[in-house]
Amino acid sequence: MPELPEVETVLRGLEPVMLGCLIQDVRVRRRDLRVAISDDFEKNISGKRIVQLIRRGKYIIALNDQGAGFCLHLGMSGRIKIFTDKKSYEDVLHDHVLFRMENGDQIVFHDPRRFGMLYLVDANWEKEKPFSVMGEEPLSETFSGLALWHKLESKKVPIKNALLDQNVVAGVGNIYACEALYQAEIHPTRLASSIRKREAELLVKSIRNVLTNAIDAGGSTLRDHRKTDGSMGYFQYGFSVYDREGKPCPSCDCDLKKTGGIQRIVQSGRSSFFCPVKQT
DNA sequence: CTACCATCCTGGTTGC
DNA sequence: TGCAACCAGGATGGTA
Repeated sequence: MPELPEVETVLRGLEPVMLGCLIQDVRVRRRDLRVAISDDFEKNISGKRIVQLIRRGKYIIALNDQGAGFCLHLGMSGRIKIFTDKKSYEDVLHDHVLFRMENGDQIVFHDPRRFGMLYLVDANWEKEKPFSVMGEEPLSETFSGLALWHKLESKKVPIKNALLDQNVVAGVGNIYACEALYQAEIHPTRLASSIRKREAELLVKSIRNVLTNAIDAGGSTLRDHRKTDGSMGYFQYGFSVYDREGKPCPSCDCDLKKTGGIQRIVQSGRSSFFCPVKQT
């Protein structure tokens, strides 16, 4: 589920209850996530203070003053729930990991599909996979059209697939790849290597724009994504193409009966949505 | 090295 | 209404 804006939303919700706070104890109720939670996870995390919370792509990294800590990925259906009041935490199906903080706050990792990941990292984490090979942060200053163009230059895959590749650019998933391509007016089946420099520039602007707007909206809630307080994001109401097959393109005034509106195709098993008139 | 595919898992929606 | 098939925001490891 969660792409960069959803993960960023979760990170921001996590900050007030985790940053600078001491983890008193951790309870793991199910270890068999996408990658099994190691047996020494609880021991390594408990009694330590989190002094740094970082988002990198779709990952959240929580570090202590030694620069080590743990890494969280929400997979497709992962959520973080926070209980700050005194009322007792309610045991819900798929609540796999519970962090109890020094002040009594509870932080819960909930993940029905168990595609999520939670694992220990050492101070060298940035130099190890997946971070060592991950593409740039799309919202960083250094992410430029030229940089993206160089990444795409040698890729013999459709541009849509290239954008989903975390080693090309970090954090973009299916929704925002579709939306960014729409804004940049690039057809999803175009070969990545065929993207020209000025198109790459436009694509960078579009990616930044759509991600920023989505973060401002608290992400997109299709099914699972929730902010840490349980409320929904609302960027799904701002989609131009995603999940809008047969609906009119928001910006072209052509006849819906002639164009058929937004089209859906499948690329590498994933739906792509696009406007056949605007995107070429 | 690159690209494609199946797979991990549950739950909600769709169609018969 | 009931049930089966299909679909979903992601990452990875194997294979070609």
